[in-house]
Amino acid sequence: MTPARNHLVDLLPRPDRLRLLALCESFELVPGAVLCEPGNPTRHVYFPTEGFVSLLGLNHDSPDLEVGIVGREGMLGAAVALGVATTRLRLLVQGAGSAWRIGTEVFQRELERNAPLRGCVNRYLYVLMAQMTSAGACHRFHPIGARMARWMLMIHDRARGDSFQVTQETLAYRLGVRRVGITNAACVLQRSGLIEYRRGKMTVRDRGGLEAAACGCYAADRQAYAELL
Amino acid sequence: MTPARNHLVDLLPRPDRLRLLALCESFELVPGAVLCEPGNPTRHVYFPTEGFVSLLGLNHDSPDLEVGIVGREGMLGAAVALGVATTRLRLLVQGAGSAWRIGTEVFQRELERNAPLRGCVNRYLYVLMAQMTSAGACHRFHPIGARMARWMLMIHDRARGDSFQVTQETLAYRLGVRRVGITNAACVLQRSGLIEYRRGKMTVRDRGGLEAAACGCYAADRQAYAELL
DNA sequence: TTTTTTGTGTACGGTAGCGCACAGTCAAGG
DNA sequence: CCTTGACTGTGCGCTACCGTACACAAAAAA
Repeated sequence: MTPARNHLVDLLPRPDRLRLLALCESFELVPGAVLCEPGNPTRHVYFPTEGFVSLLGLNHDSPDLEVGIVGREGMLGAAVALGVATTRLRLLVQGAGSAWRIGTEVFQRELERNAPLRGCVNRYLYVLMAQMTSAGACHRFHPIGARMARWMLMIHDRARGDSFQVTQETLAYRLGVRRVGITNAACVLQRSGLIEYRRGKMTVRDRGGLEAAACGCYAADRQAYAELL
Repeated sequence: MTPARNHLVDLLPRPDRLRLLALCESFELVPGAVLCEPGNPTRHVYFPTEGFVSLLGLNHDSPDLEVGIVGREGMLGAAVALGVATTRLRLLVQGAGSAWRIGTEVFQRELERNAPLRGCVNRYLYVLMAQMTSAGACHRFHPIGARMARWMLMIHDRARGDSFQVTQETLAYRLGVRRVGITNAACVLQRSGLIEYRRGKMTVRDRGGLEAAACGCYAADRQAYAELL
């Protein structure tokens, strides 16, 4: 079997990578688990190797909104990397899997010492910022269908197969729209044969078609990541 | 007269501050000037001491959108600080003033050496990320009036007096709405005595009232900044 | 002065998404 | 097997905002 890998960690030169991993412990990502609640001190930094985690921006002023998704291509703990002890996001495990995790202080010390790690993390932070930028415009301007397609693709990239567990309810919550809005969009996508779904299980049927249906943000995000990492 | 100051720079211990400033040159911020165009290499990092600059996210897919405003409380060059040579934002000078500027390579070298600077910049980056997060939800959910009030306050904080030059047209462009939408919102704000405007000149009349009219994002941003810097 | 440009107000139909309410349908557990 | 709860589909009126178009007023230029 392939060992559990995280793309970010894999970018490090071998000795640096080994040193980092020696400081990590393995951690299971259980769907529904909350790794971090806004305002609370952050105890660990995570490098997912499988599964994925939603970054949820909470606002008393407005419905919550997913501002990012992190899987094996990234890390959880941007704030820590910037020397901030708390975060404003809720980290909600969404797809089962596992991660390497490391205590915040240990990580910060290692970050000081390990220049390649610093470079890697910094570039990733930048990608994250770029994604948040485009996500802003996306939520503002793009129709639900395109955003849903984008979301499906992002999950598909990070999930193991073509299917994953999601109800329309939770998806609506992520995108900050009514459940009914998702129902409609999903109907359209299904009728076009791009996806298939049934009571909480969604399946990607035609990835190319989905990419065409999604807004440009998806391609833009991919490109940003590819350019920098 | 008070010397030109940048809050971020002011946070540095005296020797570090002096060393940084010795590497900077003074630069005039002329409204309408573009400090950086997406895709082009970034030549300088700027620390505004007066005036303000819009960060514009450009999308082929959707109208452009202002993702941030930077004045004397911050810096321009997040990408550089993260070791990335290009940015995805257009930096458009909007309020006249001046800034310290420093070449990217020089800045990066100094960043390596100057630990307090690194801490400062990192915390600022985090504040910026927090702002972008909340701005996303803001653009998505909040009505034009509240967003306009927020915008006025942000400018007010960074401008010299209570008045500044903005046409409804440019403001509409920043907020990603129709000009007519701004006209309506502005009428309401003016009728309530919160602002006054006339052919490209807007004046804040009742700051408290504006704060009440603005969405929570404004207060949240202020708080994030206050907590960290 | 007159003309042109720039900025602002108003009007009108169109629509995507909202809140709400309710009806059907599958799945699991008693 | 039937009940219960979770999930999905549909309908309806409503609102905020959009695109477009045009009229007016102030300022700047001729």
